[in-house]
Amino acid sequence: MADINVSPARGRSGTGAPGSALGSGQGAAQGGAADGGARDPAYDLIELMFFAYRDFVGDPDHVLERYQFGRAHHRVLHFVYRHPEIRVADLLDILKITKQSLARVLKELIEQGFIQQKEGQVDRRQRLLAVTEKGRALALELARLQTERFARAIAQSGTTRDQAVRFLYAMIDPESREDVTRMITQADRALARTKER
Amino acid sequence: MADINVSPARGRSGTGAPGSALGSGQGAAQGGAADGGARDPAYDLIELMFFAYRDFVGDPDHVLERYQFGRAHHRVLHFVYRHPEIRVADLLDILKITKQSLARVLKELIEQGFIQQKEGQVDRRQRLLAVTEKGRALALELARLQTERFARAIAQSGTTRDQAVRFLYAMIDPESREDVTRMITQADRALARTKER
DNA sequence: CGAATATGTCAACATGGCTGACATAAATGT
DNA sequence: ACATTTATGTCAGCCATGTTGACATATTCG
Repeated sequence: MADINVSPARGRSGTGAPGSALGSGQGAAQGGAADGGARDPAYDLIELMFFAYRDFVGDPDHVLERYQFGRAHHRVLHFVYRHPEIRVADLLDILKITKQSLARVLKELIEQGFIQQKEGQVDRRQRLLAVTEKGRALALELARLQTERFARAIAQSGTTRDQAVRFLYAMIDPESREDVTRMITQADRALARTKER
Repeated sequence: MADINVSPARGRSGTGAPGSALGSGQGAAQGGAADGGARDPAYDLIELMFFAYRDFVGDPDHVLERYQFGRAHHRVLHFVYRHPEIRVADLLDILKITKQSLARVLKELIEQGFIQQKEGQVDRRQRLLAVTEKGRALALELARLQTERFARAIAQSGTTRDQAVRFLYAMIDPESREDVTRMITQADRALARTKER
């Protein structure tokens, strides 16, 4: 990022004391909830979120380059891994994209042997999606990278895992929270079932 | 998102007790740092981050539609607002995009009167960028939306603002942290200077 | 004065969204 | 049994936003 400053007064501070220069306030009216809804913009949080997310998806991005895959492929692979035998319609519902968009990346993931399709047993119109062993390996590799990042962040920031979960959960639109929770716990169960076989 | 389940056993739980069903573990080896680097993937955190960010940028997205602007415009507007009189080269450095990409959105922001350019005083090759009053208003509106989300999330999750800052900070690549910190504090100062005039 | 720098611009291309239209097979309802 | 609905796929084209490469202009600097 170099330095945005025009002036030469660039001070190398410490090598990264966690949260070092980011003190908890850029002025006055902040913590109190008694202001009339006109609180100061939280630029630090906004920008930290921006950069945190950039790096969070950056790890996988680098790995995916090896296969000429992009983020779209990552999302598909991830959710198919998490929901073995998922129907196309349900995957679309999670990703909130059109089937035409999905088709493009899905095609490549299937051609390169990361995902496979099988006909539904009960409803033969359905094409149930699941990862192959190769797909599982890649999905796991990517998840591990992101997990490591979370582990480091939690340890270094002195928060608990639980707090991180609750904070991120509370960042989600209230209307979606239930759906997200249900989706996560359900996937956990489905995945556990897959393992124990 | 409807429901991914094929089976009909969909249980409406509570209306959203914060973190309700998201207990702190999907099995065994988790909290301890004593495992050999092969900890279980933190799918809950990964997916929560995904949805949290989606909604975090969703708020601005909706507002920006009014002007036929996208996220690219938002980023440019935001960072120009935060760094009055920024040079084009420095803006490119923050955004990490090419000047051709920047040119497109910048052109529209200037045409519609959200950003203005002026020739550098010391170096007349430079075109210093700054928001207009109209641009300031929009940037503030968007920042407020995101600030509200953070405020709610912090309050509802029972974390402190400081913990949120430290957590997000620790999610950033160590090599970038210093740069980000410097950028944020510097922008805070520059913005404060603008105000006090 | 010549080289380096700051910026802009033209052209072409990639990725990953989108809409609309239409095809096919299987399930479902009357 | 047949008509309708559902699940999925596919063709064609558009849009937003990123990329590379090449080149033009003005200004500063050694």
